[in-house]
Amino acid sequence: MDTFIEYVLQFGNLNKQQIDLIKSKATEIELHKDEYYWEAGKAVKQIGFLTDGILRVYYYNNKGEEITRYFIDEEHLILSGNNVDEFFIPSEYLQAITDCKMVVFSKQDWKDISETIIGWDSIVQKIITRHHTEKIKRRSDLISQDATARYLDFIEKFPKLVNRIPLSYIASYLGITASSLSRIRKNIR
Amino acid sequence: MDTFIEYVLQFGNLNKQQIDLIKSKATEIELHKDEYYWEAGKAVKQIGFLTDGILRVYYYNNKGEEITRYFIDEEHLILSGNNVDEFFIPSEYLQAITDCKMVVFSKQDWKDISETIIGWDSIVQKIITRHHTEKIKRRSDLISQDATARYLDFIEKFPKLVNRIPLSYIASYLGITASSLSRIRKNIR
DNA sequence: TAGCTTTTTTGTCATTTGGCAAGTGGTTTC
DNA sequence: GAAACCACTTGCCAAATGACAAAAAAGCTA
Repeated sequence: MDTFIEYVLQFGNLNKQQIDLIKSKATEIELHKDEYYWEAGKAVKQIGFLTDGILRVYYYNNKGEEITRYFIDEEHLILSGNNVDEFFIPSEYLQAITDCKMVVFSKQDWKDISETIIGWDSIVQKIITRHHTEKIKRRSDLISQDATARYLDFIEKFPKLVNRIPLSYIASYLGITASSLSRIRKNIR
Repeated sequence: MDTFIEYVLQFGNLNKQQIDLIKSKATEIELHKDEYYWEAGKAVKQIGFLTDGILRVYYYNNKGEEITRYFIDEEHLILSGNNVDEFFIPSEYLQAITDCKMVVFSKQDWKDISETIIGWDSIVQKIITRHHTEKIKRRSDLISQDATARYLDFIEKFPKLVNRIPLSYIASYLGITASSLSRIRKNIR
């Protein structure tokens, strides 16, 4: 819980009363490995903040292959569409790769917070933009490199994640086959 | 100008008075081919909306190669960082690929609009989110495919752009060399 | 622990892509 | 109009990656 508050405070100020309001609305939940936080086609009912663990977002491309679009690591806010969209139906899967801990808010509570705390929306907007910018950067930084460089780039950017994510997920994120990645790992050693 | 208003109206409602305010603050400018709208390291002073033409965003990777991160086509709002950031200094170049027409606002005018029109910020947020989501989608859709499929994907998504963008820019966007793309084009014919 | 399942590694070979250099065609410049 | 320039194309070969299959390793369950 405190992790979430600290995180938010990086993006804007909140007074004690406001912090208490947020805390009063928050629920801490656990998500076990392989469980889903979102599933394609099913309405999303919560806003969540990941405090522990790793999630991955994946989808199926036109060849039916499962592609990891990105990983979500600790200290990351998970919003549906543009902030709170009443009827947001994802087209992707958001699955726990490890056991996870999250702080979640119902959409209604999130709305209450937004209506009560002046400046809340602008804080959230900053967070969203930060996340998006990072994802786009990471993605396009990968494209100009060969597979080995992409992998090195990945372990540099996610040093804590490499050993906690199955090889096949990393491979699909990097756009190579699992066997290629296995060979790349061998060559690096 | 009207293009901009119409575009914004897709994301939220505005009354006549509010539309007039926006129009009164807007300036129409032209950007010639190869001119820059942003340059890495130089402060950005305007918010712009592209009504005609194509821009590209590029940067230099750690090998000093020029990499096109993405293209911006007509009907696209160009914001600095998270909406209006007073001191935003880009790390990338934003260059006109063709002659362009834009509607621009000074940061101060943009702020005035934001403070006067209730709901403006939320409209802008929706637009930002839409743009970001598209970019992330496009990028990760590319990564799981071979070069030919990436190019076919590109011409499917940007049918209007293919013939207006130099081959070498498209190649760097797709993460392949210019000669490879040239060969791919030959094979497709 | 044995047996089963899943993930990762490895081998072999085909295909794709890159690197480099030369060639082509079009445009600009003086 | 010749020279210089630029973007694109092409040829040749090397290197990287994929496809497929089998083996090895790791994880899970009874």
